[in-house]
Amino acid sequence: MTERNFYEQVYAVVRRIPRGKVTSYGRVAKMLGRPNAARAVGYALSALKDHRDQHADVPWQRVINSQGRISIVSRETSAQRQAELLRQEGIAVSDDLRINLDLYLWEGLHLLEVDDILRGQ
DNA sequence: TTGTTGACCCAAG
DNA sequence: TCTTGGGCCAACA
Repeated sequence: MTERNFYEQVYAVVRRIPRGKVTSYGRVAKMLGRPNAARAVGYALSALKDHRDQHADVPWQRVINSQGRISIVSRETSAQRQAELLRQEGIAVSDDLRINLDLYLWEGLHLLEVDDILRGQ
């Protein structure tokens, strides 16, 4: 399952995050079988904003860091906008951009399920 | 091939 | 809770 572009693998997993839930970059990386590729996941999502037309269905806002915070730093995509999107889904985001992972964390998929998804697309 | 750059993670202090 | 330092990975020049 490493034949497909890394970007596409990331997007495929992120698309499976249910509404009202969040997960972390590191968790997405683990689902792809690359436990230490968290930075690469962030890189993939940052590239997303440049191709918003093709991947408008990817809920990038549901991916935050492992501390349950939005530490995004970008002129095109502000942390405040991400917080706003999450609140629209019913997720409580505090003023300092914190999210209670005990309530909203999406445990994610197992490796086999991810494999099925990637193969099926 | 090498070096740099991120929307990161984690352990220490 | 916050800051540092080391580690990892993929894209790009």
